[in-house]
Amino acid sequence: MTGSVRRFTTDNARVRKQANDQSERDSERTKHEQDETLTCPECGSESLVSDSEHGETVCDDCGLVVEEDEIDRGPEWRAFNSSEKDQKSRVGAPTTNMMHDKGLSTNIGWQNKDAYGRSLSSRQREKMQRLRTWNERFRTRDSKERNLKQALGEIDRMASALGLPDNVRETASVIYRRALNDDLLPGRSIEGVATSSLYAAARMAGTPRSLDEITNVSRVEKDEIARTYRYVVRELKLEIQPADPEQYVPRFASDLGLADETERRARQLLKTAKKQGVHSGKSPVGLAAAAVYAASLLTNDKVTQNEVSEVANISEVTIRNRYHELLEAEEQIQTP
DNA sequence: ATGGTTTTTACTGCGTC
DNA sequence: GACGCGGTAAAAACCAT
Repeated sequence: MTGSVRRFTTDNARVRKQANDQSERDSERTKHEQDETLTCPECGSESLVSDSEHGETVCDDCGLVVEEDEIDRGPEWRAFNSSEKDQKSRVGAPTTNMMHDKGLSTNIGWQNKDAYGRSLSSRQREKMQRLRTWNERFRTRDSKERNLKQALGEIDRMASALGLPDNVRETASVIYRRALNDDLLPGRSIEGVATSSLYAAARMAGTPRSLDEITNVSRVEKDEIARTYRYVVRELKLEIQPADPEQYVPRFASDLGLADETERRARQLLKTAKKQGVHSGKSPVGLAAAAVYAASLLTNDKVTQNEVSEVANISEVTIRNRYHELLEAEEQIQTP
């Protein structure tokens, strides 16, 4: 309601201004937009006038041009009579960011009155009721849009915090959209689903982040993320293989400032471990961490268990247990 | 809910710098 | 004495059923 009031006032203002334009266009000097009068630095008179047609600010008394090349914010079209002005005018209510749609959607008043305040006939009343219903339906679609926008913002934020590349964000957005379209949202938080989408996307892209890392940058609890993640994966039938420990290796290695050689060695350890089937059931992160540690020993590129446990978010005990297994597997393959 | 497996927590002892 | 490391037992977390 307030929107429509504002629309009229702005419209009228614009129309008045155009009327000014028109009447004074014929007389050589145009003089409009009186609202912007300042003091002239040359003659001191208060008659600086911005001339939007020529893009200048000019002193009306002495003729000093104060500013040039400003932007003409007036209409780019010309009208020759008032009905044409109405036709060509494209201005509406000012937009505001406070409303999700910037105030551009339509409201239908709740009162059963017409524009003159008279009550409507019962047929008209029914019609309006139907219109309200439909309008509301469209608006709920709008609400999905808004929802989406917020979620995408959230995904973007978390992705940058985790240093995930654009294609992962892209995938995450797609997953989220699908979740939204399949009505997976009701009963779950936007953030939860957004986080889960990102988690899934990261894993699908082969640059997995552990649930803990994800939790750190999300506003949602770990449990909820895990729950929502499982749900989304199941409902959307996403095919996500268990994370490959090798995928964590480069990140850990670079966080620890290890040489390429060490990184390669860690990979190799994991490969042989895989062949031996030592890895099943164990946490991939733990395995990766252990491999990095073991490799650092083998290549004399020493890091402590503590350091590895820090960057991998895994306990030292787990590293110890795993890296023994890794080394055993390595031995067995050398002496069959 | 339960039971089996894995991970974590907390603590201890040993060796080295 | 602090630190790195290894080991252990019990608690907690996780997962499939």
